[in-house]
Amino acid sequence: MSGCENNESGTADESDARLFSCMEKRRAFFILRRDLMEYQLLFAEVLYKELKDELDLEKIFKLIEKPKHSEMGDFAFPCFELAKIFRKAPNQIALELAEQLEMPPLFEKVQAVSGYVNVFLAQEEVSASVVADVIQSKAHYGKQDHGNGEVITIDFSSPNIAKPFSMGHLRSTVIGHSLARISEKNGFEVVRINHLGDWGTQFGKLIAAYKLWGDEEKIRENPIKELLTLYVKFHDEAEHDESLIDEGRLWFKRLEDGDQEARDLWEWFRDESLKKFNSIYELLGVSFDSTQGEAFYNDKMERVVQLLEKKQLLKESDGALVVETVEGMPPCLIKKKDGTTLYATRDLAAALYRHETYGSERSLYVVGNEQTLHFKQLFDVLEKMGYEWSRGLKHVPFGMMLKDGRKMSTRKGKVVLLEEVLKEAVSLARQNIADKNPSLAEKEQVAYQVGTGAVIFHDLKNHRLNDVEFSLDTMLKFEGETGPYVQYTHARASSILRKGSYHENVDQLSFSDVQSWPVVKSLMDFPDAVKRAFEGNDPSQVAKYVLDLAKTFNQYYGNVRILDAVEGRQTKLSLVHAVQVVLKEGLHLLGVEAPEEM
RNA sequence: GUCCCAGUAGCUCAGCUGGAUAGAGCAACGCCCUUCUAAGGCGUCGGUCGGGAGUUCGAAUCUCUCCUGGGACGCCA
Repeated sequence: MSGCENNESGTADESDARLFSCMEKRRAFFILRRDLMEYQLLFAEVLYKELKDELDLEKIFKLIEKPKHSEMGDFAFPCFELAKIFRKAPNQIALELAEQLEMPPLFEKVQAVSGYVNVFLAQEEVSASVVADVIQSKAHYGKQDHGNGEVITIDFSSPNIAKPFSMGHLRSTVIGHSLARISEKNGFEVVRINHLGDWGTQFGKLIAAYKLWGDEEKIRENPIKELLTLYVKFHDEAEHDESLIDEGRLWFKRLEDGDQEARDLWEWFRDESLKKFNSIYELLGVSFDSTQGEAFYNDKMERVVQLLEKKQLLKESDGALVVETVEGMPPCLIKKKDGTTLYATRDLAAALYRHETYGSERSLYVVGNEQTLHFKQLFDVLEKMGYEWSRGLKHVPFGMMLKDGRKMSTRKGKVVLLEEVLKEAVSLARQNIADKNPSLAEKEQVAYQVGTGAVIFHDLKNHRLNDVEFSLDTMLKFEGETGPYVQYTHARASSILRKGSYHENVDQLSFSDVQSWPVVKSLMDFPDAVKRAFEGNDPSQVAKYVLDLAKTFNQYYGNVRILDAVEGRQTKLSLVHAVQVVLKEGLHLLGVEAPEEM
């Protein structure tokens, strides 16, 4: 729309610069879409007129900040840096600037306060414009075009087959799913990849364990649970019988060589696991474009090994094949001494395959923090192989789910099952509905939406790198800064629109009340939250945003009788509608549903 | 031992590309449902921003150092 698309990838700084030049061009149209950044640019321009000898426009733009308190206005320009240049006191400079500035039409007040030039937007006009924009754009409000349709692959969830879907996997699943939606909102085309952990020595171990102690009947009845029992037993026994480990390696060797018995068992374990996983994905509303796991690359690894050889990167070390990485980092293991492959080998093959198949210049790997070294090595090897596109690969790490302050371990059987937690959450939501809204129509559906919403939101609201101590009580809180709180706010807004027999009409909006301004300001902030979330690969930006909007709206709701309004009822309902639209879209970006009643 | 991440209110966290009195939620206590869904709103209480030094007009934010917790460190993934 603005004719300033740009498909270069780059750092946040470059992207800031792009956004900036994009907005500069858009200025010619005056304002087509109104978000906070564009008003900030207008303010920067009038400052630039006065300061062009001292500072450039971009510098001014970056210096402008949001005042901490709303009484101080909508934007503030600090004059402390100018003090050196003008050799004057900051508040003197601020006073003079405030005097000289010629403010554009949508700004109505300038004030110099203790070294800052504070400006106030014309609330009535800006409010009408923003609300109209939201209502006309609907779910597209906040859409960014800087992705320009570029393909980005996102590797997430990636559970290990034959193991239960634990709370640990929830993190990757939920973060990845949200990042996928956020990326789309930023104009990218997303390929969602579930890189199943369906290959590796662990399956040799599992097959070995099955051959020793397995009971086919029992496994058919309760596959995942029985397989886990076998896996745990294997590790217990291996503590005092090291030959078991060799036995496991041997079975993996057979598996990788195509041994029929190993293959059949492996396939059986895999199928059973997938059935279970799919039911969980359905519950969470998560889907994938590809579920090709590690095994898929089994026949694509020899090529990688040959490429490495051709580029003379392979070295032998204690009988294994490795690639030396940058100094200070341990080498990357490509093949074990028994000739079988490793995690890194498969990831290399996968990276090549994805780039060739999807034409992606960017890829995200949503994988736990503890694998940081692995990804550093992986990316380094690809760079050494001479692939330019390796610069577009990015590990998106996240903190661990802890139990009693420690990492949960599958091997020791200390896991919390996601399924149990979701079941618990849904039943609590059901209970709440029975207590608070027994006449609700779609009770069961809403209980699912609220229960899963609570669990998902709880995971996303804090920065992904924080470790989270598992606590059912905290996760199932429905009050305060929670998913259900936001959903509740959305339901309230929806309810008002129903009762007020609202009809969409943005022609005659007239905002004369002071209470609506904070709500409008929050609405204007959404596009920037979308952008921040993408740049930092950080869904919590959206979660925090949505909480802020919900809170601001609830304050409005508490102070203003919307349905009783004699004057400006249509305007108030339009504001409610705009809030409803943005809350729903914000929740959508997090993978959380927004029921209209609850 | 080396490298990485973290340490902000009793608890969980925002704020971190330096800026105006450090903000929320939970917990505790007190108000507000004959009025649009009380899964809500309002108020009170609560902080040596891990310690120390440095850079700066200005530091929770940047640098150094120390302390504490966690993670990673070749044949697991």
